[in-house]
Amino acid sequence: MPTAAAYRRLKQSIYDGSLRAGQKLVERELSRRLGVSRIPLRESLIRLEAEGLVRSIPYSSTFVEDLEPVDVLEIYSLRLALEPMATRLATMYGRPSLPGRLRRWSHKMAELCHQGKSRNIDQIDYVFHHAIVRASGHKRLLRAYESAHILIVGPKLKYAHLEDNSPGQIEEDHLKIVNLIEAGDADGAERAAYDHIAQSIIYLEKIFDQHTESASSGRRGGRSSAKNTATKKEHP
Amino acid sequence: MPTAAAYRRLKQSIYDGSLRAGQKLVERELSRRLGVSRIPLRESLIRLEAEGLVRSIPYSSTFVEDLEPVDVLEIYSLRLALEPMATRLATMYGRPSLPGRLRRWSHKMAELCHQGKSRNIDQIDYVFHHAIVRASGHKRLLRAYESAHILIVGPKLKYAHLEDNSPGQIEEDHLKIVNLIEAGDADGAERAAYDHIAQSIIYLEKIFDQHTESASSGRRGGRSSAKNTATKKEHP
DNA sequence: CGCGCCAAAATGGTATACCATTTTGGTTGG
DNA sequence: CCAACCAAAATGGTATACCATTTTGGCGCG
Repeated sequence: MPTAAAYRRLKQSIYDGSLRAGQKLVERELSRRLGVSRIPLRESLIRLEAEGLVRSIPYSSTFVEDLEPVDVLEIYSLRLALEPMATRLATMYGRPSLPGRLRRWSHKMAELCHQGKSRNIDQIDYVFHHAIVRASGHKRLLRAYESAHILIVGPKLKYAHLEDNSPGQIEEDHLKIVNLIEAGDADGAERAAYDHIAQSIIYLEKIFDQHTESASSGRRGGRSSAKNTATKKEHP
Repeated sequence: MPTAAAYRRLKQSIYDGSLRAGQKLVERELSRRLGVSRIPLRESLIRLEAEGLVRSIPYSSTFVEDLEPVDVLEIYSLRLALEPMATRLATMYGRPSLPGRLRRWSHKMAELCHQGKSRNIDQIDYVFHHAIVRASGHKRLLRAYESAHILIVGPKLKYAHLEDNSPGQIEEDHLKIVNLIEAGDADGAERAAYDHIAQSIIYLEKIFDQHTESASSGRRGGRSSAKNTATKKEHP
């Protein structure tokens, strides 16, 4: 079990929630469980810390990063900054096979929705958007996008999906983006990507407000949830 | 010499060019030169790799990342995606003391320019922009901004500064941004930030074109230099 | 002379052992 | 009974030694 494998397993465990948010990660124990020594485990943790998935306190311990609703909104507002440009670049410089692949993922996602398998929807949705960002050919934009850790949002929303009419809307948005990419309409595709993510943010805010007002009222998440959204009135 | 210090020294050495781009980093040698063992050195290198400053090839070696002109343009187009939103957020949620601090940095930069000390201009300019992004309160936006490694561009432009009328323009742009932040004009500040960076990109492209057409003509940097710029026709 | 193969050197990867610091729990004095 | 302090356990940090893989250089065979 080399260091790369340990890193992947840890990352996956954080994504799927088997390493819960806030959990203390003891090096000796983890290394034993993964069958490696402390050195490769530490190197994995350092990499994860650089990516923002864990937080290390010197001579104390490292913990799985705990995401508040405001953090989820931060992640999505970062997408709002990155993905429109990525979509523009993908439209201008992406390979001709891109629209076909994107359509296949859209259909796959629609299938899973109709089968009620909402468990993997997040991941398919991520693959769709990730493919666009990759197709942009912008290495640093891709890096920033991947280090946003969009997939970590899934476990935070187990209580969501209350009104699952959204999959239809998502499917529609995705197809619109694909069509504009295929048509070479960079402006339109960029704007469609922006609108799509902005819509997701509105959806998330609704869920969080709904969830926090029914819970304890004085939590800090209340007003600040709207803070970092940075939703401009309109895009272009 | 703990690991944190080794990390900082390595990072600084890459920024200021004493570790040159493309240079091979041998672990035993570096660890001896820094007075630490290989373990903390390796952990520093891993962190630097996660940040994109070095590239590691398993069982071979790690190298200082080498930036082509197209990479510099990538960095700046990433700024184009991030800083306008950051400026908007800083305008909306930044502390009232922000404009004062920004003005001080602007004046400092103007001083250095008039003294001909163009060596440190990049760093002061970075402090100015970095302060805005920090003031946005958006942790992930700040992280993405810092991992763009803007300061690494400096050593790549030693041959630039051919027409140093730009400092005046930069000063003017900065003051315009500060005034709009102070006035609470989020839209205006966002757009001013966008225009400022877009102007820098045009400036860089001019330098690179000028430099590459005088050198070997068939290099891959030629056309692709305009690729990842993603300069929209206009911003909002 | 050159091509390929093998051995040795160089170099990154990992396990172990030990050090430094923090945390914890109990003991003692007030 | 409480507080302060000290010792011991837990845990992260680092040095050393060794293993795995790659690279290199030279030797021999064609």
